[in-house]
Amino acid sequence: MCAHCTVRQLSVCAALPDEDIGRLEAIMRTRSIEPGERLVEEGAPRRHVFTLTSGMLRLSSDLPDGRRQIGDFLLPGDYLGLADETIYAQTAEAVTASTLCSFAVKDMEALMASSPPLRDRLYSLTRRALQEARESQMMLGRLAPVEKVASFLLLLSRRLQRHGQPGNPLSLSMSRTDIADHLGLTIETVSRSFTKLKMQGLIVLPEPHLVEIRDRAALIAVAGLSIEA
Amino acid sequence: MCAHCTVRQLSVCAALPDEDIGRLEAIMRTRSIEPGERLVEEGAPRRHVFTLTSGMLRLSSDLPDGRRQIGDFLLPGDYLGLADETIYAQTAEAVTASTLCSFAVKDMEALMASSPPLRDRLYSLTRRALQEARESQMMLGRLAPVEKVASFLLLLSRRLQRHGQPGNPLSLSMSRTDIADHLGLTIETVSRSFTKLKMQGLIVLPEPHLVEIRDRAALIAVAGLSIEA
DNA sequence: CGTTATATTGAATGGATTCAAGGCCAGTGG
DNA sequence: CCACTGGCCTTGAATCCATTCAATATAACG
Repeated sequence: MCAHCTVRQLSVCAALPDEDIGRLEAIMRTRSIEPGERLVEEGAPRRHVFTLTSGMLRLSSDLPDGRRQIGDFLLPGDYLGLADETIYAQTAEAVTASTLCSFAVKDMEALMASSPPLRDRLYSLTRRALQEARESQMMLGRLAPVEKVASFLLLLSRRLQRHGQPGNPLSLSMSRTDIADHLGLTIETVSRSFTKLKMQGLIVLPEPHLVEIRDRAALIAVAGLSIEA
Repeated sequence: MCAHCTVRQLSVCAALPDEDIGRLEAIMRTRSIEPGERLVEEGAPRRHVFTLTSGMLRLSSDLPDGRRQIGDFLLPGDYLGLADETIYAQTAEAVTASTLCSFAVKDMEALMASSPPLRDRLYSLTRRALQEARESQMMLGRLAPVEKVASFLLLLSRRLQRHGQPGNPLSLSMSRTDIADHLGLTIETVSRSFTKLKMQGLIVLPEPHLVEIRDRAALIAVAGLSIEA
């Protein structure tokens, strides 16, 4: 039931008033996928778009020789299919067990055509995604490894918080390999960067997948990027 | 006169039928800027959006310590202001002498509200920009220097062609510094990469700012990225 | 508890960067 | 017309640091 959806306010669906939400439900299917499972594949025809309701996805592109770039991680409330036209530009896989709302592209387009707020919302989300991609370009192109990792932690912390999850002891659901493929590093360098930040007392790693930010100001200073609260 | 505009078919303006083009002209101002001149500044309130009609712009972000990332180069017909909301997310400067059509954001939004094709066109351009940014993430994060330069040449060649400029002996209007700041390299590494490609006979550099692609297939192979014609 | 996957740490290698010098071209002034 | 200057690009040599290769440690999971 969309009316009680926990991520409604974060997702595209917030654009629809209560009285119209039934129209969304009418064209919606729910789906759940297991960790590592592939939801859509780069190059395949774009037949469905999705809203993530729980879990985490990764959007990635592959090179023929196996190198991989993870463009973004999706959190609950995020929309999958913003950048794609007739085919999916990136592969989407589950980082953790995830649930989604699935929509046939045809249906969604029809709904968009009849609901300006929905359309505007999608446009706005696309702009936001573009801004974040530009930020990512800076990270990838001009930051040193420790700076990348510090920035990554801060940005993820902020996003988690906005998506209603704890932002400070933050859970890193993805593997070191995923982080490396997102930041353009090797897993060893990622690991060493974590260690450096640990040694400086900026973070604590009680477990490999749990990070506590101890000195946010100093972490921001290391990150280089301008990252506010 | 928009009716005779050379880039109309490439730009947002193509969305407007002849009978409505007058409405665009009514809110438009033309402007020209010199090489190196700054058009909009990162962080400044977004009051105008633009269509580039001739020349070339670079969109960049700066780090406090002076490091710079060029997110994109704009060619004639490209729109400036796609990603920005209330403030400009990137600085825009002229690479070469350029001319633009300038629109007050207020006016453009009003026009968008009354012209669905225009709105859709801007949405579509934003999606395209997002796709290109994702491609750029792969370049920055996972390609080796020579691969980056090869990809850059191929992608620029393709874009120039689409924008009605010669795609094969292609003119590199931007400096080596700009290329370096776009690819996340130093100017020396960019220069050495050109030399490598030259030595392998894939390109010829009659002048530093003119590149002839001699063996496109081999260049594509070096690039790694999947780039078609 | 044992097994496998994942993460960390160590040592070496290699390649981009840094630092420095030289070349090239356009513009300027003698 | 030619020397001089400054900006930009290229090349060379040395350095540094991320990567690679390898081993160990820790976590995850049956």
